[in-house]
Amino acid sequence: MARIQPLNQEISLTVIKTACSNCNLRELCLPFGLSTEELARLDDMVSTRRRIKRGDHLYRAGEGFDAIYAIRSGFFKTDVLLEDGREQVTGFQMAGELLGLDGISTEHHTCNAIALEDSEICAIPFSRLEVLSREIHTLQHHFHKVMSREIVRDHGVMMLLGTMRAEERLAAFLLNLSQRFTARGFSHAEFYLRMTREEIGSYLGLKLETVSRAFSKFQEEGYIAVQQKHIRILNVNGLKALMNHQR
Amino acid sequence: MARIQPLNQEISLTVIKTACSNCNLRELCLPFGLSTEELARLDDMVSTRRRIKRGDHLYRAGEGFDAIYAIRSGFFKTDVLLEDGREQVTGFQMAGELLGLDGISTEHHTCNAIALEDSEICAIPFSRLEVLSREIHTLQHHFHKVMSREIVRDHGVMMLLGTMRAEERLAAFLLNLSQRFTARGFSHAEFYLRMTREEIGSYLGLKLETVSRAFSKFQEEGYIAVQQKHIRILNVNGLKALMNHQR
DNA sequence: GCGTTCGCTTGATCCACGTCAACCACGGTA
DNA sequence: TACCGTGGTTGACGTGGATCAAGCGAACGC
Repeated sequence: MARIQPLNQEISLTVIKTACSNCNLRELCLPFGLSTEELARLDDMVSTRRRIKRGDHLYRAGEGFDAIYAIRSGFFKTDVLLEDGREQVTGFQMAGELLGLDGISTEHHTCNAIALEDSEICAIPFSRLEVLSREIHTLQHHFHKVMSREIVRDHGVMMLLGTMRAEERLAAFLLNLSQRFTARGFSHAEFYLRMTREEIGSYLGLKLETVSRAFSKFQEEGYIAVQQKHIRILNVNGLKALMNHQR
Repeated sequence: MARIQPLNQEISLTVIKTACSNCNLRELCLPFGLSTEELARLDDMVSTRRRIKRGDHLYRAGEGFDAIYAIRSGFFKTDVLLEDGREQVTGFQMAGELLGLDGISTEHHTCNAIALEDSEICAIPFSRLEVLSREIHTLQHHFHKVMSREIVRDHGVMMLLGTMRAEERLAAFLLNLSQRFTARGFSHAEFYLRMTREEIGSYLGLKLETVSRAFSKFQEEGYIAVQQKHIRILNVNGLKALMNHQR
C-alpha cells in the first residue's frame, strides 16, 4: 500500500519490486507517459501482486468484476465457452498487457483468463483507477487508448477469421507474436509457443490438425523451423507474402 | 452550443431537437444515468448534428480522429479493408449506438463507417468528452462500460466466426438484430434488413450465396418468412434451437 | 413505358478444411 | 529402463461451404 517503508527492509524490497515506477514494462503498460510524481500515485493504487500457476484461472466467466490486471510476467489465454462446450480462444496475452477489460460492462467477467505458464500479475482495483484517472489526465487518456486498441485488435481477428484461409491465418498469427516478442526485447526470430496446437486452432478458427499441417508446410517451404513449441522464423517476407494471396 | 436561446424561436427549436436531454434514445446512448443538471452539460458539448446520406462515409480508415459519433437515427456498417481488396464488415450499428471508438487508440480511424440508409449523427468531440467525464463520474463510468461492451460484443463475433456453422451464424445474427430492434421499441418479429446479402455474408464470414441458401432453408423450416429484405420471425425458438446443434 | 442494373435465388460442381485414425516424440514417474 | 499420458504429426477420406453459372424480380434512369 505505502510506497516506501524504510523501517522494514524486507517489506520495502517487496514493495519496490511491485512498484510500477520500477517496472521495466511501464512503457508497455498502464504507466505509459506518466511523470515521476504521477507514477508514485499509481504505485499506491496497484497494491496487490499475485502469482498464478500454469493452468490456473486468473478469473472465470460469471465472476464479479472489481479489478483489471496487468501482466508482470508470464503468458495467458482468454476464452469464451458455449453451453455445448465449444471453446473460442479470444486472445493470448503477454507481459505488459491488460486483462479483464471485458468485465467493466456488466460488472461480471464474460470470459476466462488462464495462465499458460507460471505468471505474475498486478491487480488494479477498477474504482480506484477511475478515481485516479479523473485526476491524472495522461492516465485517463492512456487507459482510453488501451481499451480502443483492444477493439482495433478484435477487428483484426475478425478480419482473420472472416476472410483469411488457414495458412494466411497462421502466418498472421506468427508475425503478430514475433512483433510482440520484439517489443519486449526478445528475439523476433526465435521463440517458444506457450499454447498448444489446439489453442492456436481455437484462436484461429481451425482444427489442430490443420494448424499442424500448416506448420509443416511452412517448414517445407523454408519459412520457419519448427520443433514442437520451439519456432524459428527463417523468412519473414515469405510469411508476409502468404498473406496477400487471397482467394 | 448554448442550450437555451429564448430570443430566437427558430434556433431554439433546432437546439431543443438536438439536445441529449430531449432525445428519446438517451437511455440507450451516452446520457444514460445522468441527472438533469449533468444532461444539460452534455448538451453543451454535443454541438454538432450531421446528416449522412445512404452510401456516404461518416469517416474513413486513415482519417484523423477527433470525435466519436452517436447515431440519432439511421443505420450504419463499419468495415476494414485488406490491401488486396477483401472486406470484413465488423459491425452494424443502429440508433443510440456509438461509432468511432476505434480511432482513440492511434488518433486515426482504423475502419470505415458507412450509412446504409439516410442517417443523422451527433458528433461528440473526444477531448471534451474526456474533460467532462473527469467531472461527471456517471458519465465516465458509463463511457467505460460502453467501450467494454464493445469488446464483449467483439468476443461474441469471434465465437461466431471461429466455431459456428453457417446456419448457426445466421440464426445468431437474426436473433441479435431482433433483440436490438426490440430495445428500440420496434417489433421483435418483423423488420427490414438495411444491408445486402453480401454485407451480411462479410460480417458472418460467409459468401452471399450461402447466406441466401440459409434464408431459404429457414423459410422452408417455417422459422421465418423472407421477402427480399423484409423479414418476419415466425418461430424464435426454432432459431434458438439451431444454435446448440454444434458439430 | 422500357431497358438496364443490382441484388437475390438456385443448381451443379469443386476443394479447403474437418474428421477419423494410426503412430510418434517427449516428459514425468515408478 | 520401462511405462504412460499428453501433445503433435501424418495419411485417407468426407463434407460444408465456396465457386461458377444461369435466371429472375425490383428499382431506377431515361
